[in-house]
Amino acid sequence: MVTTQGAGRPRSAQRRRPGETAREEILDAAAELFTTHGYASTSTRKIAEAVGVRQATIYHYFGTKDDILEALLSGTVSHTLDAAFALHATTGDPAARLHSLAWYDGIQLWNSHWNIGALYLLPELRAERFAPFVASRDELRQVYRDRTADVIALTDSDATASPHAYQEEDIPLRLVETLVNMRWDGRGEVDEPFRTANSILRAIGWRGNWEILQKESHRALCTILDPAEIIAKR
Amino acid sequence: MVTTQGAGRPRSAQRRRPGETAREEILDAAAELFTTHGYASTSTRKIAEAVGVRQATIYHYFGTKDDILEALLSGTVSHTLDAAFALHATTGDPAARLHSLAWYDGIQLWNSHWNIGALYLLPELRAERFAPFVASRDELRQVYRDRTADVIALTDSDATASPHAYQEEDIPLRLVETLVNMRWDGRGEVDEPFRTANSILRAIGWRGNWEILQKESHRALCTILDPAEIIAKR
DNA sequence: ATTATCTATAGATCTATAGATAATGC
DNA sequence: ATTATCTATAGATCTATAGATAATGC
Repeated sequence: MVTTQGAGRPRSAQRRRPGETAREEILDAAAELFTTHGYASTSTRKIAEAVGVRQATIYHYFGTKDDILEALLSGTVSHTLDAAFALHATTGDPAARLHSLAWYDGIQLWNSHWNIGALYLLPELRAERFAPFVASRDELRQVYRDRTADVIALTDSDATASPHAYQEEDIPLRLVETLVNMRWDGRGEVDEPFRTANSILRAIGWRGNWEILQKESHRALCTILDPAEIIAKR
Repeated sequence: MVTTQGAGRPRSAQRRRPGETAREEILDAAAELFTTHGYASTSTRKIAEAVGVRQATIYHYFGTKDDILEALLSGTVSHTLDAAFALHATTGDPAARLHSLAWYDGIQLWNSHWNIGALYLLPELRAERFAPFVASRDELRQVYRDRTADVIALTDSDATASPHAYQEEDIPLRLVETLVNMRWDGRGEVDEPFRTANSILRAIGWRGNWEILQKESHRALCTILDPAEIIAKR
């Protein structure tokens, strides 16, 4: 009666959410509520209110509440994994490869509409049904380790070598992950993903020409991302 | 009837939790359930079952469920803050000061009975009542920044200086925080806090004698910690 | 008398299902 | 006929309170 678009009974309230379809509206509302009030504390009723439909309508699109969480998480990481392999092909310099991977990954975490990354530590993810998601995070971790090892192999041969090289391979992803924490408490700049990518290279002991590195990384990033999304290129 | 100790009606079930007092038993059970099943998903009934008392008994010790969470969190950070200042006095070398701070902090996160640090991103902490806790985390962050700046001031004067020094001040605490993530998915070694402290010094560009640094940091740590707690020193 | 526990329950949720209704599209 | 929504509700929680009970300790 109020809003009419396509088949089906009209909604009793106005559309108020971004999203082409009702499903997308629900996902956006759920993402906001899950990240700001918590997963378990968010009832299907509250999600429905945020969308502007009745509570039962949610179940037309998702079988259970867990299905909503799963839809939110899946895609996130698998998307990043695809990008990781795409980026790998666009530059030959190992340092630029790692830089662009961290930059891209960081942009996803930093600029997504809601801070989805804060859901990665949810105890609910221990359930069997989220195993595929956890597995793809493990896969991404291995990609980071491989890319980092490539850089260290070229760097650590000089005099500054310390006995810790093998454990440094975890540092890059660990630093990227902390973007979630920074965003949680409102710290950081608009170009924080770029800064973090730089910090990562520096942290693993890379020493080289920053200008060349950043130019090459930026070029790689542009091939898979709309340049407008690369908020601050600096 | 089953268990008798001190005044009050006896419990209907055996004691089954670590903790001298009923209050401590409740806190331990709550910590386990909050970290493994989530805060909102854990009912007061489940906490009571884990302790071996009836649900209403919980309310003899805590006014609300939030009070339990608050008791769990407060102390955590304020404790670390006290230690930070104590450590500061025990060594004069800035690098060793930062190293021992990160090491100590890491040990708390890594070896606490339950992974309490995973509760730091809980949306519930946005509520007014947890503001003091969030504030002391901000304070700790500033301590890290100060200690890091001291080290960088001595290090970055050499030829390897990059234009990013000012933003490197956040790196140490960011890396310490990721111990929570590593513990969440079961990665890392028993001496992970020590390794992380080393990685931190390396990440901010410190170059010096590792043996002297670690010896001095260890000495400082022993003054405020039972040496047995420093699980793996090397 | 004081304490720590217990039993019982009110009132407010919450998830998921059943089935009605009001549109469109064939 | 199909679709997207609606209304209504069963059944299972969950938090917090009231008040009884079984110990100890003065």
